Amino acid sequence: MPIHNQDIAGIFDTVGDLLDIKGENPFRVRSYKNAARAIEEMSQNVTEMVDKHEDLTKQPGIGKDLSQKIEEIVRTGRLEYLKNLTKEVPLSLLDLLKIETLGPKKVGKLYQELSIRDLDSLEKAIDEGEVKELEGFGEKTVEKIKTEIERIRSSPQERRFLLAAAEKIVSSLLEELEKIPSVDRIIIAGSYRRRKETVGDIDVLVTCDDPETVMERFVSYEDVTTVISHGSTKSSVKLRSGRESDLQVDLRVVPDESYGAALHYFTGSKAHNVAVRKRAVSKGLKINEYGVFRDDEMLAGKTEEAVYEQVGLPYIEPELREDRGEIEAGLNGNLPELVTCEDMKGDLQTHSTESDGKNSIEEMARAAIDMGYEYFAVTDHSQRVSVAGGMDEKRLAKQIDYINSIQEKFSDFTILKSIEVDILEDGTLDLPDSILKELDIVTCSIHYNRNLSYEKQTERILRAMDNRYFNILAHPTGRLIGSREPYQFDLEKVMQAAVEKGCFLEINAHPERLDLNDTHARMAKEMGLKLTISTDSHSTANLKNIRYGISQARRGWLTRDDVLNTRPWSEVKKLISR
DNA sequence: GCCGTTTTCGGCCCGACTGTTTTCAGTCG
Repeated sequence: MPIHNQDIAGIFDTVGDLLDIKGENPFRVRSYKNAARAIEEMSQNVTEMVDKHEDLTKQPGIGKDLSQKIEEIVRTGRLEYLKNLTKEVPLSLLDLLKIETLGPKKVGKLYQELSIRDLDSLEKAIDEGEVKELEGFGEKTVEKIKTEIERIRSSPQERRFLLAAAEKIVSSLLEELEKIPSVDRIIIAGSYRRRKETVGDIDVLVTCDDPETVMERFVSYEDVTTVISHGSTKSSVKLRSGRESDLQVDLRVVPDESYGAALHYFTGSKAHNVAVRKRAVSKGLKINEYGVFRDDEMLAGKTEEAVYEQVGLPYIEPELREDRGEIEAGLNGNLPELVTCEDMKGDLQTHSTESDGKNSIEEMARAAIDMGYEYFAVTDHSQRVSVAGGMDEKRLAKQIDYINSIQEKFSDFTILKSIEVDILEDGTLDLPDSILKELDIVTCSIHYNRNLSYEKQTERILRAMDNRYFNILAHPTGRLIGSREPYQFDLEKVMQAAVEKGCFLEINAHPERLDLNDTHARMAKEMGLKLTISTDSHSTANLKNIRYGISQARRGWLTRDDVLNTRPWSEVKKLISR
């Protein structure tokens, strides 16, 4: 198995944390952290770059030392430097960093002074009264640590929230805040606004000339379970989510003249902000959440556009703000004009009552028309997916006749005869060519035999794509966010084959799938592969999920041209013909 | 450890809140 970018990133992240605990130069720590993030978000596979002897130091944040360490990890699967480091600073200390209120300095102190190296020894030291004797550790800190140990033991892994889930949880809180008369503007910033597939917390920005009232109402809201902090312009709470862990919400109030600067600041990402502020510094300017300043003079702040303008940049869409090259693209005038929901002309994966959908084909068609579409594809399951009532050849033939019979009820709207046909273990398709050739478009996907080896799974998909009726690979990696890992295969090879054979891959817009993800989408774009964005709807309401797919496409830098189903059916038809 | 439109050395983004101390370090985002 090749070394993945995440493996390298994980090692550098760990080194950064350990150096931090050790009390090393904080900028050195930051170098490891920055490199970890950069590698994790790169669309190219680092292992392959090493194999091809590409110069890694060309990557921002990677210098001579780190590029050598990367090569060592790729070659040996490990890093000698990390191994030696753990002799001085044990790995188990990383568990202590998960305790809110404990950072690297305090963890370092616990280790140095009391030889505490994990949750158990920390708890013991607290019980024996040793911790509160340490300088910087008072009664409140010790109490906080105790409740944090409880929390971590009861739910060991930090759960992030699906974008769609967070949206629901926070909506009633926003309604409550909107009722306050002095509140002017209210918007969610942070990773939510950048449309990341999951969010760790919610950042709410409010403009208002009466911050105290807003803060008071915020911390006393009925669903608040914990008040983490409560200041005059900034407060944080935990909000009941109906799940094992609560959702943290940070609220920030700024005056209206700072709206743009604050929105930019709290939208992030952190890396993007750092890059923008660096540019400001080089121009003798300072950017903070209140505005852009030269000495004490405020030059901009009311809008984000004005903030960017001060540092010589055009407006950058929130989905691009990850420091993945958007600053350079902005400077060179190469920012992509991102695909929008309005660009979409049709949905290419939907289900009806014929298999496991909740609405009839006609109901789905009416809903698709309401979405402003010109066409949609009926892609019920094939026979292999028996639990979902998958169709055999005979039933599919009947469905084709049925769709032909109702088509005339619709003017200027096309119901595409299609299917989501299973890719069997040997790479053949679940229905014969004789029926597939009767369809307008064929979507293929994997539901079974998910555990094949990397090589076999890759081979299976490539073989399926050899079938001339194969048009689209649906939910290509098979992952479910937070609950099911992708199956193992060579995605880049599959994408390359798709380009050569004239196939397409899907961005499945279901909030739990988002498959392909943003990084994959960017990779496809760079390879010249066009993608489809479809909802996999099992009801009329699901069609609206298209926006989640669009968000990920935008995060992957896709334009209207990069997406197949932004085109009218006549053009799609030409492009898919093999 | 990285980086360079003043630089190959000397910088490295910025501010609010908390708790522990009485002016600030640590944490967090």
